[in-house]
Amino acid sequence: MPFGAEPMTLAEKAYDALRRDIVSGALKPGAPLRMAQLSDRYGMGFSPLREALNRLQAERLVTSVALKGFSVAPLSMAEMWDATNTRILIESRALRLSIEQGGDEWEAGIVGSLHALLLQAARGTASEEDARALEARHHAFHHALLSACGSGWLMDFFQRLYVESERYRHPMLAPRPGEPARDVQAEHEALAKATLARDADLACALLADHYRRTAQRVERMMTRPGQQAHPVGEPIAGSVD
Amino acid sequence: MPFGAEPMTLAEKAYDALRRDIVSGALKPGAPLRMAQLSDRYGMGFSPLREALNRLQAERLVTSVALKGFSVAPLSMAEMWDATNTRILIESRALRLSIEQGGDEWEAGIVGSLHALLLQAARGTASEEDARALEARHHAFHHALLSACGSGWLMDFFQRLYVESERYRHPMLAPRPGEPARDVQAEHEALAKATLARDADLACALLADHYRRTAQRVERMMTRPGQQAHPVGEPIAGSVD
DNA sequence: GCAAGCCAGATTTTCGAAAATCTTGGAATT
DNA sequence: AATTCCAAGATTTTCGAAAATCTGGCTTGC
Repeated sequence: MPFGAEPMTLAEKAYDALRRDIVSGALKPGAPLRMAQLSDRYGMGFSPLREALNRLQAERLVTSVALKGFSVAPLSMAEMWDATNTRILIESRALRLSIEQGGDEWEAGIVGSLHALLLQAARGTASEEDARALEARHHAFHHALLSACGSGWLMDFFQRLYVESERYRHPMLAPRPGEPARDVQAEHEALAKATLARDADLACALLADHYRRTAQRVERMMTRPGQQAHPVGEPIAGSVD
Repeated sequence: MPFGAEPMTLAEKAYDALRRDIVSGALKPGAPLRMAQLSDRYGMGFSPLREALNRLQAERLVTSVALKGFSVAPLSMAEMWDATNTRILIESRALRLSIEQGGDEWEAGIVGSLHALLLQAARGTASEEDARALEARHHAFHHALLSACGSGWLMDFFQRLYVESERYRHPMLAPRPGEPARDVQAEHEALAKATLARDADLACALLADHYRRTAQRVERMMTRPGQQAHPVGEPIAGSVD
């Protein structure tokens, strides 16, 4: 058996697939999730699907009403700002703790994941697979920043809010003509630099700005109708976050 | 049909029952949860049980390994301090927001739930039912304090951490001879007073102390062996939190 | 005309058994 | 003596159908 090839139950596959489809918007916010339809789409019976849906419900990605079934959790601007502010609270604390406690391994993780992120951003996101890779590396970078905080709860909340923010970011991957260009990767570099310099105040300020800016951009995009549902074509290079 | 009598699926009943038994310690930390055994204990088939377990896994009350089943999540001192510190972070923010934004209804909720809590505490917890009532009112009071924060995410995290803290508090309900007496309800009164006076700094300081003191007490109890698993008899009045 | 009751079809929820996988203990091999 | 292999039993996981409940539209009675 190849090295890290743990077995994967159908319920886990269902969880991953549903999560991906909800976050990516393939399953639209508010849409009802009918068992027959899901069973069809993912090629499995009800049991693993229901297990996955229950997990996702606990993570607030789906809602459910007894005997009426599940739906994709809706999105709203109020919810987005709530998630953004809570995220800043959680991650600022985690970042400070990491800066206090992080060692060589932590620093190496930041440098390495930033490098990988920049490489993928420069490569562009012509294919769907590239876009997924960019998203994965973006997540890995932000995770690396906080990874030395030593708190399982903070990391858990970080993960939860990161996924939530992905739901709002995704429809924004399409570029907007009127928008001022934004060099997101420069923000990542500045954030990494301040963090490695152990300047907690600056790093937290940059982090908060980073997220607020994204939120503002999402808000502008959502309130002006006509473009929020991006065409499923070629997203544009480096526009994640 | 009586007013608020929504239907309740077996899966929801399973969730409630499992959660109660895990939090109360009836199912011991680390214990494996075998399907046959659970099916027996709660009188239902596998499907609703597995749904409940998946939900609880997302809430970190149970752990699972693919094809090896579920277990009750273990407890540890490190985890308890992590939960305590994270709780202070979350609830301080929520309390500040509530103090900023709360209106008459919020204040009334605090006064009312505090009154109910004090009544039950004075009544004592001779029966199991009284103990449950005290716990419920204690939760209601802390919930009321934060309820005007306007953030679903903060409230969600509050709930999650509250449940976690219950797991540590429960074995502590038995009184200890050597421990200095602690008037918990006085702390609740002081906290309510500072909050209603809109003194955010004082309220947050009292809140943090309240939790740290509980954590220290738990730690003393756990590290000295021989008394941590309380006999399932008569817990003593007013010792919650 | 209109509300209440009710049937048929759709949908969720639950069960019981089958399929897949793990675990244990002993036998065979080095 | 230690290791590997295998089979039997235990356990988890999944399926397919049955049971329970919801929904929408139609009839009935006032």
